[in-house]
Amino acid sequence: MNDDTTQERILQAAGEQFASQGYDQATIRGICQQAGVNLAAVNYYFGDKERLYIEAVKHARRLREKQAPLPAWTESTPPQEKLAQFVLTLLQRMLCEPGDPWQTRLIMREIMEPTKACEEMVHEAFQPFFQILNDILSEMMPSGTATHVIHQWALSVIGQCFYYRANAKILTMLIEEEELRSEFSIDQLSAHITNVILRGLGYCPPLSSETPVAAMRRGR
Amino acid sequence: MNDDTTQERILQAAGEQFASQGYDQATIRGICQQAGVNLAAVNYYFGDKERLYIEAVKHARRLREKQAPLPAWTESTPPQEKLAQFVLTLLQRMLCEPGDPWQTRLIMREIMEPTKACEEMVHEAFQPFFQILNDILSEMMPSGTATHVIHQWALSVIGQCFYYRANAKILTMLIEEEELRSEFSIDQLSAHITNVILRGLGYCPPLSSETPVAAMRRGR
DNA sequence: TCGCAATTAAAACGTGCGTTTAAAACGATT
DNA sequence: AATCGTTTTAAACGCACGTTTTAATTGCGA
Repeated sequence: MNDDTTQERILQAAGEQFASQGYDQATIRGICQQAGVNLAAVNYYFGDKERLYIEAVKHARRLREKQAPLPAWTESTPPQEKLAQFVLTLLQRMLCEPGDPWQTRLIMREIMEPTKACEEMVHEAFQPFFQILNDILSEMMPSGTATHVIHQWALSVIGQCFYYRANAKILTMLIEEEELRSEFSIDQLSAHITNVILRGLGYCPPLSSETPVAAMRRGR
Repeated sequence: MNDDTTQERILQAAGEQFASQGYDQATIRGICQQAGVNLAAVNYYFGDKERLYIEAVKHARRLREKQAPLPAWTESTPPQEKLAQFVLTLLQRMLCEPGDPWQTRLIMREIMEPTKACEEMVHEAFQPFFQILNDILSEMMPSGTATHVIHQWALSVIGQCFYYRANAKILTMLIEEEELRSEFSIDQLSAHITNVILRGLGYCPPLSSETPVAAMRRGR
C-alpha cells in the first residue's frame, strides 16, 4: 500500500535488475545500491536472494495486470469481438506498450525457465486467463467440440502473441526495420492474429489482415 | 570430424551443461569433469568461458539440423503438402523427439536472450528457413499479396510451433497430463497447426484437426 | 635416442559474490 | 528521560568460480 517503504524500493529495484540482467548476473549489491538502501536490508526483509526474486516476480505480475485489464463484457457481446479484445489485451500485456517492459521480461524468463515463483503466477493469472479464452472459443465452435480441440485453438491464439514478445530480438534480424515499424504495431498484429483464428474457425473476413478487425474494435 | 578428441568432448559436455544449467550456473569445473578432461583444457582450446559457449551453441545447431532435415521437394509438390511437412519438421526440431533435447534448450535460451552466438545462428539457419516458409506461403496466396502480410502469416506458423516448446513446462500446469499425452503428440500438433493456416488461407479442410493433414502426410 | 613442440596436469591466485554479525540509530511508549 | 523493540549501518567472513601459471607428459621427426 505505502509506496516508498524500504521493502517497496527493494522490490522495484530487484524487479528491474532481475529483468535486465537475469537472476545470476543481478547482484544484491547492485539492487541495494539502486534502491538506495543498505546491503543487509535484503537479508532483513526477504531472507535471501531467492525469496527476494520470488517476491519480485509476484510484484511484477500484479503491476502488469493492473496496467492492461480485460474490458468488461455483457452477455450480448458477440464472441468475435471478445476474441479481438482478448488478443489485443494479451499483446498489450506482452509487448508492454508504452514504457519499459521490465515486468514482462521478468515474467518471460519465468515462463521459459520456471522456478518456485512460477506456480503462483500460473494459478493466479494464467489459469483464469486461459479459461476465459477457452470460453470465448467454445462459443464460436460447434457445441460438442472436444475439449482438446478447443485447447489447441486457444494455444494457437496465445502462441502467436507470445512469439512476438519472445522473439523480439530475432525479428529485427529477419524483417527490415522499416517494415517492422510501419506494419507490426500492436493494433496491426492484433488484427492479423484475430483474423487468422476467425477465418480458421469459419468466420470469413477478407484475407487482407487489417481493416475488418480494426473496424470491429472501433465499434466497442 | 574426429569424434573423440578433447575438444569434441568438451563441446559436448559444455552443450549439455549450458543447456541444463544456463550460462552462469554451468561451471568450467563441472564441464571438464563431465568431459573427463583437465580444468585448464578449456582455456587451452577455447580461451575463455564465453568463447566456449559460443562454440557450443554453433555445435548444437549443426547437430540439430542434421537430425531433422527438411524433405526434398519437386516442382510438382503442392504447397499444402510442403506446408504440412515444414510444420512437422519445425516441430520435430523444436520438440526434439526422441532423445534428450539439450540442443534445443540451448538454442531457445539464445533466442530469448541473444548473445554473440546469436548472429551466426540467425544467418546460417533461421534466415534461410524463414525464407523457405515465405516461399511456400506466397504460392498459396493471391499474387501481389504484400510482403508484410506474407511475413505475418509465416510468423503465425512459427509462433504456434514455438509456443509448444517455449511453454512446455507451463503447459503441464494448464492441461491435464492425460490429455497432453493422448492429444498433443507431434503429429497431432502438426496437423492442427497446418489446419489453422490452411483454413485461414481459404483452403478448407474440416474443422476437426486430425484426419485431413495426417492423411496428406501419409501420402508423401 | 635426442630434442622440440603440443598437450595434459596440478596447484594456486585473485575476485566478486551471498550471507552474517554486531553495533549504531531510530521511534514509540511509559 | 529511560527503555525496549525495530530498523539501518558498516565491516567482515567464507566460499566458489574463472583464470593463470608452471611443471609434467606425450608424440614425433631427425
